[in-house]
Amino acid sequence: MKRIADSTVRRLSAYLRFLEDFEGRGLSTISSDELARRGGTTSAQVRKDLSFFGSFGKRGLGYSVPELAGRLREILGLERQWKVIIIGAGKIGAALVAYRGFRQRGFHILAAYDANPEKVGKQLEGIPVRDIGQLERDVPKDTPDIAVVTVPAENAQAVVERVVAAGIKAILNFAPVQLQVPSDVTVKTVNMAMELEGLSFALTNRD
Amino acid sequence: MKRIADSTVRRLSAYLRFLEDFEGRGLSTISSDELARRGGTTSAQVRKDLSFFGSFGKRGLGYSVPELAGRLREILGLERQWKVIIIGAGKIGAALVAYRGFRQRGFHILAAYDANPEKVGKQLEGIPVRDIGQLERDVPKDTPDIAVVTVPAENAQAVVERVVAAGIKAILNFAPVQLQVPSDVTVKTVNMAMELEGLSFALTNRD
DNA sequence: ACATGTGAACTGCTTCACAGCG
DNA sequence: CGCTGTGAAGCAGTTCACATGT
Repeated sequence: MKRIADSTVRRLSAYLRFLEDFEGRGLSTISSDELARRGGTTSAQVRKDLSFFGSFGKRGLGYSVPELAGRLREILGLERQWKVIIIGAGKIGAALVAYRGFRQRGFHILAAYDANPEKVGKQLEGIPVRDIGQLERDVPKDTPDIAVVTVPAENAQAVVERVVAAGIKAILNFAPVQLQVPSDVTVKTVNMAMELEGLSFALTNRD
Repeated sequence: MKRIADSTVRRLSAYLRFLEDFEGRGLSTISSDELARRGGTTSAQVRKDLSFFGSFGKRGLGYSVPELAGRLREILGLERQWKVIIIGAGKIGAALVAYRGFRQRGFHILAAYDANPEKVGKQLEGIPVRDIGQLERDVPKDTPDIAVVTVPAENAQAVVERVVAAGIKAILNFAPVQLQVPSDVTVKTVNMAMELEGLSFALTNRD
């Protein structure tokens, strides 16, 4: 398949959210123009994004809301359940475990891992907190698909190397560092410090 | 000033982090090539990024680590303190208040706001939690520069409208929605659901 | 008549390659 | 000689505009 730009995938995500909203309100069709307005983009962009995957609309009419939503779920791989583990049971890890958005979209959290013996053996919103030492033993058994890394910056690279060695191919990283991984592993980084500095730059350099 | 791409600003942020690391280890000069390797980019990219703001290097030698770090702090607007308020004292808000990265970089959290009377009047890591009703009264007095929005998706747009009406020009949004704001307001959105769906897409469509 | 699907034009970011200078 | 700084070339993503199908 042709390589799809990151920005395209992000927009597909957004379109799906809007469609689910429309679906909830019982609307049955939608035009590229309405989707565009809602997503802060253009109708041509919406049509181009969708055209990479097929022709889902009816000319002169628009798109069937439930059909397009289904196709997007399929494209994004959201028809199946993904198994997730969280590495680091600190404040951010705890907030993520409680976050409803995960489960809603088919991301099932199996367990959290931490090095702190105070936390190990306890639960976080019904999710067990296990010793990080168990990681290598558990991964082949549980076969998680995605690891969410919420450990301090200085431990992040080491933890990621263990996660990768255990065979996990997708990582969501909350540590403010540039992670080195093999090319068959996908990393997405959420870096709050960087976003804040972007705001600082915008405030400083606005005319 | 010439318009600077978002991707450029993000890289400047990253360079600064690396420089601070080098500074801590007592190194005094660095080449664009080393910065590039560390940041997963190319030396030409590093030089081009910096060239938008001036000529900070010495030909044949490289860049002075402390000098370049200083220039980057200046460019990014990190020489001054920014005042931050957090809207929403839920799990994510609480995690952010505890996050050391904020204070380290000169972002000073003034207060958190919430609608829940159970939380109002309490403290979060020494930060007062105030009633959201006070927002309009407090902003002119405290003059916060940045609002961090961690309220549920369904309340986010309404809250942001109040924040904008109160005169705040920079917003860091954690709600998984597309916010509508006037063009003189900068919004950065951190959308975990979208990043996860990006991973789902990558896992589904890898060859 | 209306809205999609898409090649072509365009815009802007990245990479190249080399002149310039310490 | 080495590394920066920068026009020029290359490339990728966005926008345009219209043929196409209902």
